[in-house]
Formats: sequence, C-alpha cells, structure tokens
Amino acid sequence: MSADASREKFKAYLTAKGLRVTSQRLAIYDAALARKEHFTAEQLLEHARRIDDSVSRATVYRTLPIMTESQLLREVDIGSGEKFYLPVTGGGTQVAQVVCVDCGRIFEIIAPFMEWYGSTVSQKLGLKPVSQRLQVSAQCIAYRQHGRCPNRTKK
Amino acid sequence: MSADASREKFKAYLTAKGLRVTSQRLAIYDAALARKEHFTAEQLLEHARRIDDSVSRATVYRTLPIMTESQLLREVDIGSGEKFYLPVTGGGTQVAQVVCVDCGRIFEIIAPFMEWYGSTVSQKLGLKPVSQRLQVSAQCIAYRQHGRCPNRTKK
DNA sequence: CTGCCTGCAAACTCTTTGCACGAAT
DNA sequence: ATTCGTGCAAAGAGTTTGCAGGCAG
Repeated sequence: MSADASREKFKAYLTAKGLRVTSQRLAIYDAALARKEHFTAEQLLEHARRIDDSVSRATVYRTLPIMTESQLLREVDIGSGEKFYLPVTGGGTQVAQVVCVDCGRIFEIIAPFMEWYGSTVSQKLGLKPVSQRLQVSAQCIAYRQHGRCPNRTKK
Repeated sequence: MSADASREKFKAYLTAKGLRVTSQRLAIYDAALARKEHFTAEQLLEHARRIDDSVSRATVYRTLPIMTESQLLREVDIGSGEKFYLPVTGGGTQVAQVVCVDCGRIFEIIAPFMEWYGSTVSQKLGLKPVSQRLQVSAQCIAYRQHGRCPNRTKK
C-alpha cells in the first residue's frame, strides 16, 4: 500500500470513529509512518513538530492510542520505563522482540508458531488467549567479544 | 527447603555480598516469602510493616533488587505501570505469565521449550539469548460468558 | 454554531535519591 | 569506631488530565 493510500485510510478511520481530522493528527501520523525504527513518544513529538510546530506533547500522547487501535502502530513495552512504537509492516501477531542487553536496541522478528504456543500455554488454565508477546534479551556478537555493543550511544 | 533454611540462606547471601543483616531486611524477606500470589512493592510494604512497623517504602524498593538477584523473587513486568514479584518456587527460566484481560490477575505456568524457542528466534539475528519472557493476555471462561471476571475487584 | 480537539501546565503514579541519623560489624 | 543502612521527603521520569480557547464538521 502506498504512503498516500495509508494516509487516506487513517483519515477514513478517524471519520468512521466520529473523530476529527486535524492538522496535528495528520502531522503525527506522517511523522510516525516515516520512522523505520522503534521510537518513543518524545521522539515522535520532535519529528511531528518539524512538520507542524504547533503539535504538543499532550496531543502526541492522545493520538498514539488511536494509531495503535487502528493497527497503524504496534506498541512495544520492554519494561524500560518508556513505551516504544513502530509502524506495522507485517507479521500480524506473530512478532517477537529481541532486545540487546547493552544498547537497548530493539529488533523485531517474525516468530512462527507463537500464537499456537501462547494458546497452548493459556489453555492449560482454561483461558482463551487474546494476544501474546515474546521478548528475548540477548547479546550481540560484538558485545560478547569486546564487552561493548557497537550501537551503544549512552553511558 | 524449609522456611527457616531459606531464611538462613538469605542471611548467608547478605553476608557473602558484604551486606548487613538488618531487622528491616528480614521483615521484608518474611513478608515476601509468605505471599502465595504476585504482589507489588506497595503491598509488600504493607505486609512488612505488620512484622516491623519501622520498615519504610525506600527500604522495600532497595531490598527488592537484592532479593531478585539472589533468586528468591522473580520480577514480573506486564506493562501495567507497576512491577510484580513472586517467590521463586520452580520452573527455572521456563516460566510464562498468563494475564486475565479483565481482572489483571497473573497466572504463572511452566512453558516447556521456551528457552529453545527464544534461542531460535534470537539466533536468526546472530545474537546470543540471555533470557526470554512470554506473556499471554487471555479471557477466562466466566468473562466470556458474563462479560466479567469473577476475580475482578476494581471498577 | 456545537462540541470535539488543542496547548499549557499541573497532577499523577511508580520509583529513585540526598541527607543526616542510627544500627550492624 | 567505622561504615553501611535507614526513614523521610523531595526529586525524577513518563504519562495523564482539567481547563479555557480554537477549529472541524
């Protein structure tokens, strides 16, 4: 699907839900969909402001749930205090995250059988699974060899 | 292992690490190990204070990492804002959580092959897995039938 | 015109930290 | 006697919310 078609889909989603199409929501949409890697709410605010400098932090926080519910973004919580977001490109619900223990970088990867595995696990308790998430903490090769991840930016 | 033996193990752990055995740490230990279900830092504070009312919130937060590192407690983050803890009883690293979408209650369950699965996933990226977590959101039978989980306490 | 949406700033929740006092070794 | 541990309260980080004015429909 082209970028423009996706943008129209977002407008249609807003309208269908009785929500208004505002310049701020579109700026946030454009900023989010242009990202190739995981981003935080704060980073999204920064990018959205380059498109429309009237965008506020509050509106970013109010728009993120809308984009998540509309399946445009996937929310990823790796327990680091802040949430990350990524445009949904595919993989459906069979996506796992691998997080580097050193730099905190997040990799997404298709995890076949994940739904089946989650179902098997939860059905042992007689519950019906709604969703599952698999997250793996891992060391990259460079980290094991040099005690430092090449992607690390902090510290 | 008996409760007393476990308590002695905790004291030995503290001493070995050059940490002091204080009445507050022991009260927190006793309060935590007596729990059968997942608890929060706040709940632990409440229980610990019934044993020793001098225990402060700060000390609870400072003691939790010690108990987690010593393998006495397992830390569980389901992305709800607050962390949960549970005495480690078994299952090693092959433990998954099933969370009820309605009441938020957490069930722990042995998930065979989880390590293997996490390894398989992360090795696709050439990374060496350190740990993995599998969490499933699910509906219980009662919730599906009546739109309400019998264990729900809030709302 | 209505009423949803906005920016601002304050509020909130959970957790961490600086400080001076007190207790364990 | 040292030094670490403690309670208290303030600080911190990320997110949410009340309000008065603004803009979409």
